[in-house]
Amino acid sequence: MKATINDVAKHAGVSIKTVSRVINNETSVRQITREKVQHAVDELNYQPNLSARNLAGTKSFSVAYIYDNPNAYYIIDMQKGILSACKRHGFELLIHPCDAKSEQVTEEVVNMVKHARIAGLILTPPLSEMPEFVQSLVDLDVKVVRILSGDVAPDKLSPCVMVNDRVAAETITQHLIDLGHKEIGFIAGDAEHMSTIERIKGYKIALKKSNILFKESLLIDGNYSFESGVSGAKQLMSYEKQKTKPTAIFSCNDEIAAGALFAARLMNIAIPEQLSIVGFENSPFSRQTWPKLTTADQPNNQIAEDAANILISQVRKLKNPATISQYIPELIVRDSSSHCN
Amino acid sequence: MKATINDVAKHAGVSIKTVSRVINNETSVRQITREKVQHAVDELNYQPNLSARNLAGTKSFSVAYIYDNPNAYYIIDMQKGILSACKRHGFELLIHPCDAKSEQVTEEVVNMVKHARIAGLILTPPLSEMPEFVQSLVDLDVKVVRILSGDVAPDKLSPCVMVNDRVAAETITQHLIDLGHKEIGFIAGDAEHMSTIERIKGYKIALKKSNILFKESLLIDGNYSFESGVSGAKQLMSYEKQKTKPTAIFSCNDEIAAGALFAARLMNIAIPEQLSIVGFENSPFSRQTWPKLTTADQPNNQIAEDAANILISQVRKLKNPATISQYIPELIVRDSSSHCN
DNA sequence: TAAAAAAATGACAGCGCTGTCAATTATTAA
DNA sequence: TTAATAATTGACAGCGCTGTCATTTTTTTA
Repeated sequence: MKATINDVAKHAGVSIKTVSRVINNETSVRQITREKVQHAVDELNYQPNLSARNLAGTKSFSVAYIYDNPNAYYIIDMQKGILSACKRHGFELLIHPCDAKSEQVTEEVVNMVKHARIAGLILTPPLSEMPEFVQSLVDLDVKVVRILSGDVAPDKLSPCVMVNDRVAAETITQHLIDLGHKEIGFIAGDAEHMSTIERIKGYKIALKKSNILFKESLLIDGNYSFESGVSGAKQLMSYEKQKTKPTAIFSCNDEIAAGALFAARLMNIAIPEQLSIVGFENSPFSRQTWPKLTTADQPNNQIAEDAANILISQVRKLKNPATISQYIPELIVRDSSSHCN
Repeated sequence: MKATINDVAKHAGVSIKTVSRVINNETSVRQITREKVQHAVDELNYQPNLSARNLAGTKSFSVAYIYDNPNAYYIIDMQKGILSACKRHGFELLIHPCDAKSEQVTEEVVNMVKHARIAGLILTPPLSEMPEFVQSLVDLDVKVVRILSGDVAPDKLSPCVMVNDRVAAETITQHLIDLGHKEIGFIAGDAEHMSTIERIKGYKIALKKSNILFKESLLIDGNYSFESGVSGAKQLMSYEKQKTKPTAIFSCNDEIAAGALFAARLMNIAIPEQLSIVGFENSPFSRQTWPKLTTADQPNNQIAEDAANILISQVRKLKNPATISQYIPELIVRDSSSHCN
């Protein structure tokens, strides 16, 4: 049968409390004792019972991932990353999909957190970008870690893992500029998303650095969808007097880019010969188009694991608390971008 | 503070054991007592503490969803369905992604099940189609429910929710036949997947029913990927002597269909005027193509909830055990299929 | 060297629930 | 009606762990 703390204690010749101290990384255990216990733990392949811990202690060993995101790939990646951190620290993960636009999200999530005795929460956009929502959760007795777009946390509500979309967008735009493009269109994602805002910022900064005038007409409003890509590209590439057509299009994500690619095909525009199109996110989407998309890679797995580590460090008050980190998505050059002719 | 079983007992004027009986739906509680307790439960908004239950009892209130599937949309749908069943029954869901092709999957999963004190497991393809793997899990003290492709369970290892891909494929093929198509190509998914096998079966049956000769040359091997759709369609539509080109293509899933659509576009074949293309699965993919795909809808959410209900019924030995069910994906006609010219 | 202070360890209660088994109450048979 | 039986309820231990606080051991100080 599975070993309990009693077995370990007996095996190591100490009290169960000492075993408890060791597995909880508490101080005031002599090195030699610690080793003895550790040895017994290994020997018996002991793993603390989560239910017992949650029941007995004031702390909890559960973290929850609350999300609302239409992008299944993103969520799956996040889950995987969080899970690996959880596994390492003996935590369990509860997942909680919800509807960010619903009136009662806050109430619902607050309720669930209260009831499930949860130690910490991980939040991703769009939930992580909703200040009142975050505030309500922080007000409970839970740690929160958010994943956000930008370079510095917008507030002190919680630790954040930042994904610097701005710099990445700058790099991607620079890539197009380096290829000789001067007329670069931009198809935006949902206007209220920080990621959209940041990516537009980066795009503008890159233009400015190369002394290319930003043209309002080249920036198309949209949302994170294939359709948006289709209509955005059509709009950009359609013939109109006194309007310059772009030689490249920066799509706010891969899905939009796929749509743009599709529209280009409809209009008999050769990619990348006549028009370069780049995406963002490096989603599986970007490899399922033809030609394959130049894009920016966000290591979502890593980001999620990082966030979970920070969360758990906080919860367990570890000595070497994982620190607040920042990621800059990396340019991945594939086949949808080339020199401007 | 949160109400405990003691509070409820006091409030109802009974012992905690009686409360326990009521919340566990045990018999031998008088109706009047049951009502008294239920009233107290409602009044105090009492929810049993999962940790305490798991610790004290021999039963567990956790179920796990073990999966390995490249299709993120599918997984997310499944999770959602399972979660709603869990919520209703006061269970918690642990998710466990894994690699079906790894040597140690079985060992790994068995280990995790043993350690986490899990009451039941839900398995989806491809894991649910691996007999030895399933056997190893059934041998443990856990209930298992599988989701499988077909009309009847292939064995007695566990209850199954069947998704009748065969009949659905027949319907979809019939749809093409009804539109006047006689030369219908088929681009297959991974050959070892039951879903592929079943869909091919359905395709063949429909042909036979309409006295259309099945042609080996129209059946293209592939896998569940966009690329497969591209190359499959190219193969089917390329010019070769003494080979008939199809006027319609049945793609084993939407991703393949999207690829086929793309290839058609490359070859300047108008969809659906010159060629009808249908998919399968009704994934978000199918709405992100242009034209939108005719496909077959699997209510994954529902299927998952169903599976979870069956599982929980088993675990809790409920009186009205959810019964084994079968789903037949429904034809959804959109814009990628039309009359044969 | 002994006394005081600090560090390390352990005894034990109790977290909220379920399982066991005994006690009580209701129902039936005699 | 009472005894026997069945149905209902409750007392209490204990699941595996942590928190509290007392005890023991080690280290430091005088």
